Amino acid sequence: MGAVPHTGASPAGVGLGLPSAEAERSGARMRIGEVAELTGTTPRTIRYYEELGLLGTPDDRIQGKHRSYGAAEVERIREIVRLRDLLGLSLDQLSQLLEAETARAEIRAELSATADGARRRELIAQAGQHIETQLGLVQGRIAELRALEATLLAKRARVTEKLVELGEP
Amino acid sequence: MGAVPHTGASPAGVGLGLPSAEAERSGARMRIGEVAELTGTTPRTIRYYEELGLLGTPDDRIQGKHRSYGAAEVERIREIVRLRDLLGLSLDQLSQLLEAETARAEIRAELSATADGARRRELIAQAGQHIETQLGLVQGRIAELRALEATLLAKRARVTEKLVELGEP
DNA sequence: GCTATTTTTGACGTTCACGTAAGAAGCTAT
DNA sequence: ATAGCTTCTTACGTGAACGTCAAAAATAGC
Repeated sequence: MGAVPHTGASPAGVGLGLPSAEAERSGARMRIGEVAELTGTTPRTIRYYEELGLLGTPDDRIQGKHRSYGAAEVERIREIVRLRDLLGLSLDQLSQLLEAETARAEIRAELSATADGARRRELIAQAGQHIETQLGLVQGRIAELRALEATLLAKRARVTEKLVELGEP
Repeated sequence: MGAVPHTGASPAGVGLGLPSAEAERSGARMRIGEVAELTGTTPRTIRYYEELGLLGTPDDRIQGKHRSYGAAEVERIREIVRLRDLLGLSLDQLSQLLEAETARAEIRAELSATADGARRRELIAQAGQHIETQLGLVQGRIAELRALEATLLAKRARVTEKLVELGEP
């Protein structure tokens, strides 16, 4: 599940202001199809994630009836996909994990609003806690894979040894 | 999917010759329930894997009508589970990967039968190739996770920095 | 030999993570 | 305003990976 066969390579519509790639770094709002392309997913997947609460309900839609996304959401979806693919987390587990991140978004809002130093510290510390959790998962998985790697290296060494015993060709 | 709720913690039947754990290292043949426990799976799963061809068809059943397993099969199942959980491979991909391993089993048989040096070399080299493939997968995944780890470490550093700016509590 | 477990073989059910199809509605460029 | 695309909602479909249930057969221990 890494190279999903998209419905179309790129939108047939010519004349869109931005080439789909630069739309991201400019502060522009994007539509779902574009975001799907940028994240290697499909519109259906994005709507599904929203339905599961992985993406905050798009109040962003005040602007119209269509969903609209910014760079932050794209980054969020990329994170979801990475965790899904690399750690094999279920979307349920992901929503648990990202609860903290969701809170973090709200935290950012509160951060720029408050000047209370103690409160700022508290909020940032929470963000750190969230990162720590993810780090733990990732590093744990790396450790497991390293162990597997070690057994494979040992196997390979035994094979090589046997080959030497039999003499090089 | 790591801690599967088993139907029962341990068999109610008392008086089994071996405590389920030592049955493995002795050359004893085991039954499906026992193997399931040893591998953290269920009988259903094992039968399913057999159905998919992940485990060689149990000709081992010559002995009776019930399936019977030895230490080698237990190891094989453990490998399947590891690859499934750590790499998130589908059972379909796994059967591809393990084709080589399956061949390896036959190779072992042929190995102990032939004395032809050249042939031996060839067979062992094939085994090495198989191990190499798995190593590639594992190391690739490790690299991806390391990249993710790096970004998380960077995030953490930024958070820590901010905390310092705000002064230690 | 009898009884209590366990296994076997179907076959249907289930959950997850989307895919797909359909009709209506919304944008966009001309 | 209109054509041509994209998106919306709703709803049913799907494949993977098992779970579950039932009836019959096999095994184990006494």
